[in-house]
Amino acid sequence: MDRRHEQGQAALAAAGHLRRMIVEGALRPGEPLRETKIAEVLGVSRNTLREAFRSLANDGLVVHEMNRGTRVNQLSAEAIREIYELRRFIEIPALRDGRRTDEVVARMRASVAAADAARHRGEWIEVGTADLDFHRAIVSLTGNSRLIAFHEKMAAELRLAFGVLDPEVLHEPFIDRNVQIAARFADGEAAFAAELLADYLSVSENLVLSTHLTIH
Amino acid sequence: MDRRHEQGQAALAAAGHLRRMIVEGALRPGEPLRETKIAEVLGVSRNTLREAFRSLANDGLVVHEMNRGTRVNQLSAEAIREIYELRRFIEIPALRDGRRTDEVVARMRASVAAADAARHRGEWIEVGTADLDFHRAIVSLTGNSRLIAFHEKMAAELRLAFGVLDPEVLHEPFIDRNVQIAARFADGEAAFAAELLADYLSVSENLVLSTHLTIH
DNA sequence: GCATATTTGTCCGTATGTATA
DNA sequence: CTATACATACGGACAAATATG
Repeated sequence: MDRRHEQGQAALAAAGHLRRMIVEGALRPGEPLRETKIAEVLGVSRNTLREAFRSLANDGLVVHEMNRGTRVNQLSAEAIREIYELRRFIEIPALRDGRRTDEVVARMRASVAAADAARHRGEWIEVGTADLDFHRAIVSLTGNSRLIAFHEKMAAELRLAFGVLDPEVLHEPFIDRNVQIAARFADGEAAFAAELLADYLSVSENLVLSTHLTIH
Repeated sequence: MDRRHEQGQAALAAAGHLRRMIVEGALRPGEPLRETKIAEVLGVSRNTLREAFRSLANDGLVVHEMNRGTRVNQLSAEAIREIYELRRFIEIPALRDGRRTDEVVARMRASVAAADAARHRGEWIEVGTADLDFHRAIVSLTGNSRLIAFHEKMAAELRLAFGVLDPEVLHEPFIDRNVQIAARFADGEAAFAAELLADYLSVSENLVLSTHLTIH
């Protein structure tokens, strides 16, 4: 049996594989991605791999330079500041002014529960995933699919910075903050929840930036 | 003569060519883009054309469905509402709170002058381009490159809806509005300029939506 | 500054899966 | 159901740009 097409989309599978390797830190920021080598490892042709690269470049996980190839994106301190500025700009009004629904409240609770469970297992990558899902739930309050996609792309980009930092130090302090935010929002105290969220983002930005600066 | 490599970047050139045809209405929303045929017309291989399609899909100008190919994107009324909601969310605070610089003021004046000149020549596509450039200048006040790129992508997407409408009716009324907004902002009356901008966006949205609905 | 090796950019031919008349 | 058109994917080839010694 020919399994090449059983997933239906070789480029998508390759992109997913690379995405996971980047998020987990197996491929480090700045590392060049050689087409021939990676195509061989993933078992796809160079043409297919180049399509996967396009998809990842679209998400900001890799950057492509003409005639110089593709490499894992490396966030500058300025880029990190930009992303947090936009997270504030998007998430705080979304939480403060968004229409509360049972569906979103349930999704928030599920995310914080998943983060807490992953903490006890010591799986910090999973904690990070659950954390981002919590904040995606906040943005989903806007109901604007383009804004949701934009925020999701930035969140994925931010994980590039997380990848080189100590995941426990980075994520552990924020689980309880998310619990508080979710509880306040569920109780109808959206304005107070938004203030807690503003605190979260400030502290998180300073932590990521300070650690980022000491490394580079 | 072999013209295949003389431009250095066939995929980029092909994407630019298709982008222009879509914006000018030569390719209409919903129209399927056959790989073999278009590759032949543009004089590039199918591999190269597929890379160009990825780039256009990234910008929201075309949509790709698995095993069903690529077609020119067709904006729904809901999509148009989403885009205007985000234009308000982004442009109004940018104009109201942005730091005024001579550079941006000059860029605004250049844009409205270009729009006015194109009006007298009857070149409405050019008017549309100048109009969008004016609003890009507003967003550039934020200094956030990611926000600027996001806004630009939405503006390009919006031109899909413009393409099937009467360009004179669509653009003519807004040239003078931009003149007023630019003048107020240059005079330091940012808050008033922002109110005029809010008016602009409301009227524009209603015009595009009403014409869109009567057509579809 | 030059010659060489590596890598990317692009094209072609072909086989196979998928959708549709 | 079959036939046809089309998209998906592979592998090989060569040109052009870049990196290396």
